[in-house]
Amino acid sequence: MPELAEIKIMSDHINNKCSDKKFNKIWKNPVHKSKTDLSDLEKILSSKVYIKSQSRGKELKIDFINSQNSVSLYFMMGMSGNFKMVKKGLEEPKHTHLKFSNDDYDLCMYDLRRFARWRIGKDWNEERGPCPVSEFDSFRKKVLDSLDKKSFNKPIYETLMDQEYFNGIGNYLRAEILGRIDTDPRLIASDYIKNNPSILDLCNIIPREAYQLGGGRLKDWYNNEDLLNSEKGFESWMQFYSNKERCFPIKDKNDRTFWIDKKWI
DNA sequence: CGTCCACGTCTAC
DNA sequence: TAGACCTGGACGG
Repeated sequence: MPELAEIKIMSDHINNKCSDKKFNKIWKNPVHKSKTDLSDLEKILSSKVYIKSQSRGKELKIDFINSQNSVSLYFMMGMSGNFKMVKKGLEEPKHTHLKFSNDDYDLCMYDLRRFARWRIGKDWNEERGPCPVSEFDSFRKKVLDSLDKKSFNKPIYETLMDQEYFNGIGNYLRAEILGRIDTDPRLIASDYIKNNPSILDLCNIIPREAYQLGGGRLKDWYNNEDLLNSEKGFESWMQFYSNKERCFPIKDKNDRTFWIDKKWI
């Protein structure tokens, strides 16, 4: 999916486009099988509401706020989910599944593969750990306090995908983080982290770099903020993921491809 | 045509 | 720990 950097860019996009607008309508595409009850949202949208967004790892939140109260929607964006603000009359994205609207604009949530999910709630998903970018200190503490847990008794390239500890790290970020450390990523995670404590800093630095470059432009996702020169920047920045010259594709326990540096094979 | 692959979770044997 | 959930692009015969 969009990983930490891309989720943060989506959240920026929502804030940048919506800060001066109010919304009063929601539409859900009936082709989507989501069972989420949106009646609380429909209720607050009977008045005009402000929209504010925030991200935490791979979770994205939108607050709908009027003078009395607020309702929060929490999203997981799946493999291909994204947001785009569209002026009425212009073409909306293909595979739009949710729209928040007023007379002039539609904020569209579109998602080719329909893996994105949403829920109404009061807080971030407690199964997911602190954000390595926006909550670095508590992210770091939680990992260091958990090195004797089961998840850290397997190869680090597996552990890095565990969202209870590495919220926001996904398949390209793990390759870019581990590729930049000169240790075999098949080493058991607790040992790996003890030998290479800088990996925790890289869990902050690497997503931030990706964010500053405008995020990954792999298959199904691209940023809607039209960031300058971002395409070339990201492509030369990404050195390991999907790089057949330098890396060899192996499958992890979840059958996802991990791109391991050939020097370890 | 067919098979494989994709930035991710979920849930059911 | 396999599938399930989805669409569509790449590539092979």
